[in-house]
Amino acid sequence: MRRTTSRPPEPSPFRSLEDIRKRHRGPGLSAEDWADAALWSLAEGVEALSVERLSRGLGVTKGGFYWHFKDRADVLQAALARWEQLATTEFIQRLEALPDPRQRLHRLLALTFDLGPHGKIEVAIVAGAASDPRIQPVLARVSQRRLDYLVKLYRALGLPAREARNWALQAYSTYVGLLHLVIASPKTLSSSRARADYIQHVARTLIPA
Amino acid sequence: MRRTTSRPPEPSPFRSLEDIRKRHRGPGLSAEDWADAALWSLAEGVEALSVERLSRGLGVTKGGFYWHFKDRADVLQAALARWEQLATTEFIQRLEALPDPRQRLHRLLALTFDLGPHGKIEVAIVAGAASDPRIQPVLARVSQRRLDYLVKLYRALGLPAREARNWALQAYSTYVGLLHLVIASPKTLSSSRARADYIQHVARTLIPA
DNA sequence: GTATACCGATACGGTACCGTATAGCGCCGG
DNA sequence: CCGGCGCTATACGGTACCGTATCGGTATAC
Repeated sequence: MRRTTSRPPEPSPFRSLEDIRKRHRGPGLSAEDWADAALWSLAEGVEALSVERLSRGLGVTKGGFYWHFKDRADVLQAALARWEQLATTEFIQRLEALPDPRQRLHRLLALTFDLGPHGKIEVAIVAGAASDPRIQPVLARVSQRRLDYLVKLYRALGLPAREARNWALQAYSTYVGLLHLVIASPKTLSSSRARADYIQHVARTLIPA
Repeated sequence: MRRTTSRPPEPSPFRSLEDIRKRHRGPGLSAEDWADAALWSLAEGVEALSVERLSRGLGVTKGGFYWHFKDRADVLQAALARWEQLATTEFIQRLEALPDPRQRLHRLLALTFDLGPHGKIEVAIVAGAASDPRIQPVLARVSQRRLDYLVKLYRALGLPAREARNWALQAYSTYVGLLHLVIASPKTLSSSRARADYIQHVARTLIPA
């Protein structure tokens, strides 16, 4: 372990394990490589993030791991930090690309359905927070930032503070609940017809005036 | 392991560990005692359900465990079956105690907030289902039965099938999302004033006509 | 071309589980 | 009062982790 850092400028979000392994056939693995792999691993549950499992997934032994990280908790923190970034700033930036607040709410629902690993990671983190107190503050910050953003969004629609807060809570709950539902019972909304129908319904009820 | 069964008629749902331990100072532990304890343990995550941890929690060694159950998977199945019962039949029965469909929707929201261990267990199971394929079908059945019930409920309000389905999906998503939120960021809705306000808001938007 | 930074392989002792085996105890029926 | 039934204690071998240590190789950097 030696805590120097970072080779090149900035890699893309959610590099696949294949990409990381390929890069391996050049130099070696960087701290970010390990952290990204750890983020993937989180989709299988927080407990599933183990040093040796991670190493096997990357096709190496754990030898190099402890060069970059102090211990398992260290890489978990790094992965959570990465997730926090993706789940707040990038989440919001994607929505901000759209000009109209109403369009943004639509987009928010749409993002729920094309969940890549993001949904599983989120569920795993929520569950992990229940048993690991070090995860809780990260999750609390993420929820708070998302809610704050939604409140701002509803205020942009012209709602007073109290109302905006309630709508934001409901919109966020709907988002998270849908996330769950897609995981819990995927075939419930498997038909694209039913999905489109449902999205339309939610959009209608979730946008006040 | 010997798979005989059950001593008395029917214990109450969610006996505490203390109750189970007390009973222990009489005969010994029954299969239901173990399964109930396992259900509690699920709140700490599916991975946290281990035979030896369970035994320690009950103040005995694991000796007796394998008298009742084949292996860890066996008791997990039993605990999940118990949860399935609580999460569907009993969940619905509690709501059915109320005469008016509108009151039932109110009650559904109220039940979300006074979550005992139920919320944590649910989140743990959803997360577990993502990594353990044996959990998935149980969870899918539970979601489906709840949704079916909600559809029935909305139809009782006079809605046509398609609409009822959409409202049911949304109501359920809101319920689950709120469950998450209470766990993820407890202080967000800690004030009873904010909670009442929010419940009222949801009730208003979630009941169509 | 040699030092040093960067990283991987291997081996070790330790912990927490798993599932099995077997022996011990209290209690209740005969 | 005693034999088995119901359950527990103890002990064992095996697996999967953890974190540490050490040694190896390779790629720059000088």
